[in-house]
Amino acid sequence: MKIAEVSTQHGISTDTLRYYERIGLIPPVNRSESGIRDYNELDIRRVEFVKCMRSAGLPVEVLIEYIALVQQGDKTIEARKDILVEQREALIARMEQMQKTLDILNHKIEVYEKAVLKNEKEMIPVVE
Amino acid sequence: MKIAEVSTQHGISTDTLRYYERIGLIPPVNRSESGIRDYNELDIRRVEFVKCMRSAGLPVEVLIEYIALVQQGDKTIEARKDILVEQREALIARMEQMQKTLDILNHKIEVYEKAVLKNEKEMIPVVE
DNA sequence: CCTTGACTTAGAGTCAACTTCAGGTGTTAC
DNA sequence: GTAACACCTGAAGTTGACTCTAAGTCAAGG
Repeated sequence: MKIAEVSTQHGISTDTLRYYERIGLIPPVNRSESGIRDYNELDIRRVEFVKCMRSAGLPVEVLIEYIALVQQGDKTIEARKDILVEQREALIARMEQMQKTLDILNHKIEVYEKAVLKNEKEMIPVVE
Repeated sequence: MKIAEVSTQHGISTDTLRYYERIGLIPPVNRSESGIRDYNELDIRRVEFVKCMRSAGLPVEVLIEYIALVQQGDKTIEARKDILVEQREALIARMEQMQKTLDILNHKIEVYEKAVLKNEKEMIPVVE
């Protein structure tokens, strides 16, 4: 599959795909004789994986390290697992913080809704 | 309360506190005769609010707009509510994406755990 | 009186993660 | 066969959100 197709199908710009390869976020993709990238199944799964991880905020640096370990074969399985466990913890922490923020937003929105109702009749000064 | 105290108590650098004020993320803080910032209760609640919202990824720009509306009084309550509702939607979307990523991480970690067990005896090539 | 240290400002610098550019080669449509 | 377009590379530019610097004011301690 050509880079342009991968780009449109997965919503990642060709620039970003090349960038990812350059920095080692995905291993080198096979090329045609004339040097044009040809993504295979595995390449695409890797792109998807990176996209997913990045969208959740895992740092590029960590993913590069992880991918490098993958390239080194089964002897790195424990190290890889450690990275994923660490990132999972960080992810859970971020989600918990976001949940707190969500609670506060919900509360504020509720207060505003009451304020609007009141204001319609009474114009009472309220919240922030 | 002095800026240094606010900084240590809330884990935000004095630079960042001044920066927030400069860009309008918190309204101007009262000053002593000699021009030194003196944070009152309300200022601190605002700092906490901004910290919380920022930690969940709400953009500075949006928060500036929100704070500006707060300064304009009760006539902006509906507009403020709209902003919060919009940001709530965005936050929920981010959290859902993160949950997906978490599921994948959990799955991968599980597979790795099995792989480690197997490898101890059989050295079977496995996952990625 | 002088130094230490907290504070002030405007503005420059940094960082992660892209994104765009300049300059060039290869491929396809008519 | 030539125009238009997709691709290549390395490097410079951009963005959001800080973070630091330079140059200066001011109050307190020795």
